[in-house]
Amino acid sequence: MKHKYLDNQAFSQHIIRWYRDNPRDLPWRETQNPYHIWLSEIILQQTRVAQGMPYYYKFVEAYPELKNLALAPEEEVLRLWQGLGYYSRARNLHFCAKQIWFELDGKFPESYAELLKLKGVGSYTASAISSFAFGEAQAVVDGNVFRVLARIFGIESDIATGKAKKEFEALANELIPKDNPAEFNQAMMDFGSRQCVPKNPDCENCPLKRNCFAFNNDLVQKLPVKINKTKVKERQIHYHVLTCGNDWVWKKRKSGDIWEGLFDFPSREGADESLDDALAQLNPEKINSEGKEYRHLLSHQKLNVRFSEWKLPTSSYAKLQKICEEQDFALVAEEEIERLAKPKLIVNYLKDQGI
DNA sequence: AAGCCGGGGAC
DNA sequence: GTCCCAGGCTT
Repeated sequence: MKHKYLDNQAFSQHIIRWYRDNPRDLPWRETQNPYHIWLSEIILQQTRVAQGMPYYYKFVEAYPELKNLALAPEEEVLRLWQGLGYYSRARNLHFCAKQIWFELDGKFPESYAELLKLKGVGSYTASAISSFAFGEAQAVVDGNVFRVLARIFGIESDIATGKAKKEFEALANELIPKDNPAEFNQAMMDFGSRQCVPKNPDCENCPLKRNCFAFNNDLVQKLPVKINKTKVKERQIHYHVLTCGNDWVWKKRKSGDIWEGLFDFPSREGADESLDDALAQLNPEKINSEGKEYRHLLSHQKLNVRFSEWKLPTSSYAKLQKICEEQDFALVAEEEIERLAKPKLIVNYLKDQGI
C-alpha cells in the first residue's frame, strides 16, 4: 500500500525515533526468556498494563520457570489469576505449560507458526513472542496498532471485521523493518498507548502530525472505524449461602457460562425451585430472608445478585453431605476458602462478611 | 461473521 | 452512562 505522505521506511524511522525518547518502562522488556514473555502477553490480552502488572510479578515469583507452572495444580493457577478476568487465559496457560513440559520436552516453540498452535495464542501473541524472544519479523496488530495505522494512513475499514484485520496485518508487515522487528513492535504499541490515544490525543505535539492522514483531514475522532454492538444482558442470580458449623457449601462453575472453573455458591436463576426443595430438608435457619442485594457490572452483563444466608444445624450435617454429593457441591472449611478461585463478585461479598 | 468471555480506568 | 484495554475461541 502506498501512502501520499509517508513511505514505509520513513514511517518506521519516525516511530522508532519517537519510541527511543518515550519508552514505557516495562519489566517484561528486560528479558528474552520466551516463557516470561509469553506469560506477560497472555496476561495483557484485553488488559491494561497497569492492571496486569501485579499479576505478572505474582506469576513470575510463584512460577519462575515453565516447569514450575507445568507442575502446579490448576486450582492454584486459577487462584493466582483471581480478579483479572477472562479466566480461560489461565486455564489455557496451564494447559500449554503442561503440554510444553511433558510433550515438547520442555522446549518452548520458537517460530510464529509453532507458537500459533498453542491454545490461547493467536496472531497477535504469536507475533509478539516470536519478535521479542526470537527476533522474527512478524508485526503485532493489537488495539494500539489498529488505531495508529488507521489514523496515519487514513484507513476507514471497520476494524471489527476479519477482512480489516488481514488488511492491517498486511500493512504492518510491510512497514516492519526486518532488521529491527522487536523495537518496531514495541514502538507501535507505546506510540498508540501514550501519544495516539483513543480520545483527545495531543496531536499538536505529535511528531507525525504532518504525515498523519487523520490529522490533516480532521478525522482523528472518526478513526479507527469500529462498529460496536456490545449487547449488555441483564441477569438475576439468587445465591444460597449455606454454612454448617465451620463448613461452607460451594459450587464449582461448569463450562458454557461465565467464570468456568471458579467457585461460587449454589444458585438459581429464574423459577427453578429444585434447590429450595433440597434445602427445606435440612431444617435451615434463615439468617436473612430477603437476602443482600449486589449489583455487579461486567462488560457484557449486568448482574443483579441476591445472597440469602442460611445456617444449618450440625445435626443435619450427614444429610448435607449426601446432598452435596448428589448436587456436586463442595464442603469447604472456612479457613480453606481463601484457596478457592472466586469471581470478583464473590470476593467482594466475602469481604463485606469479614472473611 | 457474530457471540462470548471479566474487570477496571478514562471520560 | 460509553468506550477501550499489548485478543482469542466457539458457534
